[in-house]
Amino acid sequence: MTVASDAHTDHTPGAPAPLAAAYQPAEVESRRYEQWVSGGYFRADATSDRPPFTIVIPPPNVTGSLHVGHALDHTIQDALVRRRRMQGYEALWLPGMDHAGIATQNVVERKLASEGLSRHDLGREQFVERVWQWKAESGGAILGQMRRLGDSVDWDRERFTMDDGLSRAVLTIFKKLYDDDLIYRAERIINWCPRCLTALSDIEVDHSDDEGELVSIRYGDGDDSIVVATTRAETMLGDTAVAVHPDDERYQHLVGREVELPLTGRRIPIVADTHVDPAFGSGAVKVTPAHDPNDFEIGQRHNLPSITIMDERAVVTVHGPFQGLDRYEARPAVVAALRAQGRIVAEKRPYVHSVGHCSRCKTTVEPRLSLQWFVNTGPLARAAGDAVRDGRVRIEPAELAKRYFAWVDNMHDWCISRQLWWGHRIPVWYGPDGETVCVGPDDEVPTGEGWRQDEDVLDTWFSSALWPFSTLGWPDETPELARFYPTSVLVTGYDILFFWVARMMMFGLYAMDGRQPFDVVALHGMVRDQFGKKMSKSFGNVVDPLDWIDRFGADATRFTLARGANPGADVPVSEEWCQGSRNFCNKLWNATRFALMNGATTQGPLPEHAELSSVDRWILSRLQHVIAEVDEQFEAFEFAKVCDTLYHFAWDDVCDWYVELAKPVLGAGGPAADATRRVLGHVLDALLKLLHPVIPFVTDELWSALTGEATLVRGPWPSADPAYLDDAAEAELAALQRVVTEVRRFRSDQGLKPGQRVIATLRGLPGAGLAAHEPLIRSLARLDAPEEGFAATASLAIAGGVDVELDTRGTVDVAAERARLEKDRAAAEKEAAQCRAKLGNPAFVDKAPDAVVAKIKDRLAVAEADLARIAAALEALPTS
RNA sequence: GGGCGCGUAGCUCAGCGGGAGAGCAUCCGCCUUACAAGCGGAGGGUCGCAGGUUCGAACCCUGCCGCGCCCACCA
Repeated sequence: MTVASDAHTDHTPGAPAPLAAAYQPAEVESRRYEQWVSGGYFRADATSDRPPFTIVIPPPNVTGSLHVGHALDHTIQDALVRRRRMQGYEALWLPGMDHAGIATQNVVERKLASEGLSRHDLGREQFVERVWQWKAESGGAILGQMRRLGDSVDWDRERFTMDDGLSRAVLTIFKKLYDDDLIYRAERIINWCPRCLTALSDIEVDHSDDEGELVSIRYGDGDDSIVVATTRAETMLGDTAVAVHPDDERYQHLVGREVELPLTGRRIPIVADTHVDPAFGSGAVKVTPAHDPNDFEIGQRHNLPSITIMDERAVVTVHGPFQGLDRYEARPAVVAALRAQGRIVAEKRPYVHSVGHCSRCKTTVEPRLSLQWFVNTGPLARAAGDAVRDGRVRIEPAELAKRYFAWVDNMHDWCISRQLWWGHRIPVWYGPDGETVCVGPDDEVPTGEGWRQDEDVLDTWFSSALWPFSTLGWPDETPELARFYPTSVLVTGYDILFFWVARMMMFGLYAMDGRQPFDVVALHGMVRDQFGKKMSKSFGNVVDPLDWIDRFGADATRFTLARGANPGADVPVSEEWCQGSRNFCNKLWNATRFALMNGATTQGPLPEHAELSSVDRWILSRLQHVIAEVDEQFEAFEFAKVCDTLYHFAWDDVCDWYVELAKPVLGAGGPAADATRRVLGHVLDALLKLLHPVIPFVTDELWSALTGEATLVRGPWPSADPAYLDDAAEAELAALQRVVTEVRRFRSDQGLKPGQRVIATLRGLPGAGLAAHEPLIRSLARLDAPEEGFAATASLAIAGGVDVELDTRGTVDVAAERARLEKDRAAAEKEAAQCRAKLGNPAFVDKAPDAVVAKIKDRLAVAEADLARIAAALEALPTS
C-alpha cells in the first residue's frame, strides 16, 4: 500500500485538492458545465437590484450545426458576459435560434428530393410539419455544441423566432406598420428565383461576374432604325419602348416616333430618358418594364405598358415559336430568328458582366414584375442612421460605421413577402369583394364565404429584426423588457451588418418608442486559416470546432479564437496555434500545481508592506498594471490584446520569473516563505479570475483547487490597487533579470553544460540595488561562490553597473568569449555613435523635448560605461 | 463605377512621430526537484516602391505598384 490516494476521494472543502499531472479537459469540462447549469449561475434575475448587462445571441439558423465562425462569435459574447457577471452585473445572455425561412426550407426540400418527393407531394401542412421535425433535430445539435463551448447562456430563456411569443410579436408589429402606412402591397419588379419560386430581397442576391453574350439588334428599318444591345435577347419579346438620352443628338429625330419590334410585329415608341448613358454601346436601350428594374422605372416615367413574357419558372409564355422554352433555350432561339432576318449587327462573346444569383441555390435571378408586400423603409432607415450619427449607438470599430451609413442612407423599400411555406404567414385576409384586412394578434380572423389568407410568408429577417425585444416579452410590458432592454452589446460578424443589424435598428427604434435595441455593436471578422485564406469545403481548410474541443479542449479552442480577435478584423487560426493554446492551459495547470504543492494560500490578507520582499512587490506591481490593462482592453473589445497581456504575464512574469525566484525562498522557509506563499496565492487567484471569461473551464477548476471554493463564475472580478504599484521594485527586478540573462547567455555561448560548476564574484550589486539578491542571482544563474585560489578568467559587463567575474579555468573557450565580447562592443559602439550623432545635432537639442534629449544622454552614458567594461574584459582575456 | 481597408522576421499579426516587437516556425544546448504540452540561449526585417513634411518617419502627406473586402440598375 502507498499513501497516495485518489484525487477525488479525500478532498475536504476548503483544503486544496491534489491535481493530476497534466490537464485533461474532457472530464473537467463536462463536470464543470453540469455544475454551472445545475447551480443556476447563468440565470439572470429580472427583479434583482444589480445593474443589468444584456446580450442577445445572434440566433443561429436551424439549418445545420455550428461552425468555427459561431465559435468565435460565442467566445466573444461569453467572455463579455462572464466578465460582467463576475463584476456583479445582472448579466443575461439570451440564447435562441432562427427559423431561417428559405435556407431551412431548402434543406428540407433537398432531403425530400433524396426520397424522390417534392414539397407539393406533401402539401403545405405536412411539409411544415416535416420542417418542425428537422428543427428539433438540428436545434438539439446546436444546443449541444453551445454546451461544449461553455456558453454561459440563460437556458431558461431560450427562444425561437417561430415560437408563440415571437409570432405574436411579428403579428403586432406587422399590424402597427400596416396601420402607420409603412407596409404596403404593390406590383413591382423584384428579384425572383425561378428555382425556389419566390421573391428575394436585394441582400438575398449575390452578384458575380459571369460570361454572357452581348448582341446588338437593329430595331426598325431604314432611316428609322435604331440599334440596341442586350445580354438577354429573349426579353426583347417584352420590349415596349427604346430609350435614348434626351441630349443625344444622334437620335433627336427619332424621339417620339415608333419603330417596329422585330419578330413581334408590334410597334414601340422611342422615348428620351436620362437614365441612358449615351457613351455606352449605341446609346440606345431596349426597354422591358416587366423584366428589368431599370426598365420598369423608365416605364413608370413614360407610362409604358408592361408585358410579362415569362412565368415563374422563367419559361416563355408568349409568341408561338418561343412559347414553352426555358429562358436559356429561348435566348439562342431568339438570336437565331433575328439573325435569319439580318437584324443581328454585332456580337460580343464572351462578354463578362455582373449577374445576380439566388444566395441560397445559386440559380440566376430573373427580375420579375409581381405583386408583393413591402416595408416603406424611408422613415425607419433615417431613424436607424440617426441613432448612430448622434451617438446613441456606437459601432466598433468605428470605421465600419461608414458602411452602415452607406447602407441605411440608400435603402430601397424592403420586399418582405416570400412565396414559401416555412415562416410567419402574412396576417392579411382578402374578402370576396376585394376587401383587405390586416389582423393583429388580438383581432378576430375574418370568417365567412370567400375570405382567404395571403398565401405568402414573411422574409426571415422580418422576425429576426425584432429579436432584441421580442425575446424579452414584447409586445407585453414584461419585467424582462423593462430591465434588460436596450441590450448592452450586439456581437456579430461585419458580414451581417446590413442583413441584420440595420434591420434590428429600424424595428427596435420603431417598436420601442425610439429606444435603440443595443448601445454598442461590436463587430468581429471572419475566421480564416493560418494563411489568411477563407475556409471552404472545396479547399479542405475548414475547422470543426467540436474536433478541436475533443482534441485540445474547449478552453484551448476559445483562447485560439480570442487571441486573434481584434475589432472588425478577420481571425486566422490553425491547429498548431490551438496546440499552443492547449499548452498554455497546461502551463496554468502546472503553475497551480506547484503553488499547491508549496502551500500557496488565498486565505487571509496579503502581508504588510514591510514583510514583502522586492520580488513580491515586483509581481504585485506587475499584477496591478495587468489588471488595469485587461480592463481597458475588454472595454475596447480588444480580445487579442487581453489574451496577449495575460499570456505574457502568466508565462513570463509569473512562471518563468516569479515561481523560479520563489523556489529558493520557499525552500528556506521562515517568514519570507510564508509571505511568498500568500503572494503566490494572491497572484494566481487574480490571474485565474482575469482569464476566466476567455478560458472558463480550466480556470474554474484550478481556482477551486486553490481556494476550496465551489466556483468563480460569480466573481468577484479583480480590481487594480494603486497602493501596490512599485516602480522601484520593477526597476530592481529588471536589473536582476538582466544580470541573470547575461550570465545564462555567457554559459550558452561557452557551451557550458547546465551542471557545469562555475565560480564567480559579483561586483556592483549594491550600486544596482541588487545587494540583497546575490543568493537569488547565484541560484538562477548557477554561479558558485568564490573559494581559495579564485582567479577571474572572464568578465561580464552588464548594463546597470554590475560586473561578473568568472573563474572558468579549464572550461572557458577564449576564442568564443572574445567573439562574444567583440559583438557586444560593436553593438555598444553603434549605440553610442547614434546617440552622439543626435546630441551633436543642434537642431535636435534645440527642438526636441527635454525628456527625449535626457533619454538620449542616459543611453549614451550607459553605452559608454558598457564600452569601458567590455574593453577591460577583453584586456583580461588570456592571450593564447 | 463608387467606398473602405491592407502591404512590418519564413507564416499570422501588434506597434502608428523619438532605442524594430510577439506567437508559431528555424538553429544550438538541456529529462535543472510544477510542467519535454517543458527549460535556457541564438539567428532572422534598408517596416511594398518613390517623393514630401519634420531636428527626427514603419508611423503624417502625395503619387505609384500589389492584394483584399463592401456597395452599385453597366443595357
